[in-house]
Amino acid sequence: MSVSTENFLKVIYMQQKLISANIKLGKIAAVLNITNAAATDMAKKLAARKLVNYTKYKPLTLTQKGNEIALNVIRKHRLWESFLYETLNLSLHEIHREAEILEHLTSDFLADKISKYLGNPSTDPHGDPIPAINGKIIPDKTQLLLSEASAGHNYTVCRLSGIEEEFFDFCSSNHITVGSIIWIAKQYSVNKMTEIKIKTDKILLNYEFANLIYVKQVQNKKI
Amino acid sequence: MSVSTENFLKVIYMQQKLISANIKLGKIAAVLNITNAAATDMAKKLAARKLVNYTKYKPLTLTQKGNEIALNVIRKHRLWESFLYETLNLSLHEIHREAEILEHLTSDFLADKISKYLGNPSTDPHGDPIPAINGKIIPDKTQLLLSEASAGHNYTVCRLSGIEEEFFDFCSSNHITVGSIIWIAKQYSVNKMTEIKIKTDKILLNYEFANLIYVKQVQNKKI
DNA sequence: TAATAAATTTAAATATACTTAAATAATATT
DNA sequence: AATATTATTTAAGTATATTTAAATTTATTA
Repeated sequence: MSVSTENFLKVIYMQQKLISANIKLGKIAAVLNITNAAATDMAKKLAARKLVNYTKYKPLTLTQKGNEIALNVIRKHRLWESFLYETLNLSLHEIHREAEILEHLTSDFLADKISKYLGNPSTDPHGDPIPAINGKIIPDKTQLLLSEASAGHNYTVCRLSGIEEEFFDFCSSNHITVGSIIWIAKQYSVNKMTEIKIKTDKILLNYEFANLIYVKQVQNKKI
Repeated sequence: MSVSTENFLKVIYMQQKLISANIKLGKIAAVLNITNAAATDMAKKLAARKLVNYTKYKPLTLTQKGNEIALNVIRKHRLWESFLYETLNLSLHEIHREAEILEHLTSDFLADKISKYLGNPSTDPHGDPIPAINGKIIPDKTQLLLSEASAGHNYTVCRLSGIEEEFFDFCSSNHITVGSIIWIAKQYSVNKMTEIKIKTDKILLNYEFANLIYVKQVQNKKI
């Protein structure tokens, strides 16, 4: 399985989870920074290998096999992130950058060793779930998107699912980290913004950012 | 720098060190498991990039730049080996297999982090020296090849420089490990064999094997 | 040294992963 | 609905890293 193939499948998987909608070739091409023509080419080849379902001009979906490969790569990515963070003390955006490369050249054998070394963690340092060897992801049903949280309550941040440095910079400079507690001041229904209070700061988040942050309600505890 | 390029340069470097003689394309092709035609092709391309010195039908040598790249890859290889051995407890031949892949996809940044984490080690678990960031290898002048050791003396094994699993299997099943002490019984000048005694075992090593094992004389100590 | 064997190089082809430019289809706008 | 815009696909071409088969050079040996 080449690096290009793995990345192609991974993008489809991630976009599917993120926007849970039709994945068009243009989007994939944009994320991978290749031309639409190259993406079309790849889609055809992967369809021939039964890794994606593809019909001309229609959105792409992963086959069972394609899904498994994507999850296997994501597992390795998140295990590396955990390892680099825990053991080598790299920062949150450094681990992403390095894992993005290492994920493709890691044997299942080594991934297992890393997993065992870390005590088979279920989430990585961003709070993203780590798929098991069999590809299973155990979803935490109690988590919800910040954009869907109710105003007037306290929540714990449990997942920062962005990948861009800009996102992590924003989060860390505003004390939004996995584990920090935030108060939802208001949900603006028209422009879809979320106003939160963290420590003494009032922050207004746009819909895109609020959709990258997962939270969990704090049970009636004063902070 | 592609994986193919890095491996090509690495083979030249390693063979040069190993047999300190003319490196012919056929040898490189055999080690890399590619055809002679592919090796010729690569030699031309790398010569154009000033990484190797190449004249038709003549042996290959590395340029200064080619040497640097080879040493950088070898540094990453040996740092990974050390890390995987120390931290994840992989075996001596497992670390080689995994490092062989990881070496090509490791940023200088990550290599440095690994080096610092390990306390900037000067040798890997096989006893092979780890080049510094600037490419410098500090040679241990007191080490010599087992094939050059003098009969009637005790030596400490300080380096097992083979790469094949068979070699490591042979060593470990005969208690030849880095740090173990051996007695040189006899050097056979005609067939170039070395007879050693380790613990209670007498072992006759052929020239090839004895040339992969580095030792250091033990100062007048009874064992 | 001439013949033979072995190694190396060249030439022609292939697969992968792209690119640019043009054609075509789908979507949005007036 | 016709037109304009946008997205997608096709076609042709490129770079890298290979292959096989044939040609050539170098090395060996009788």
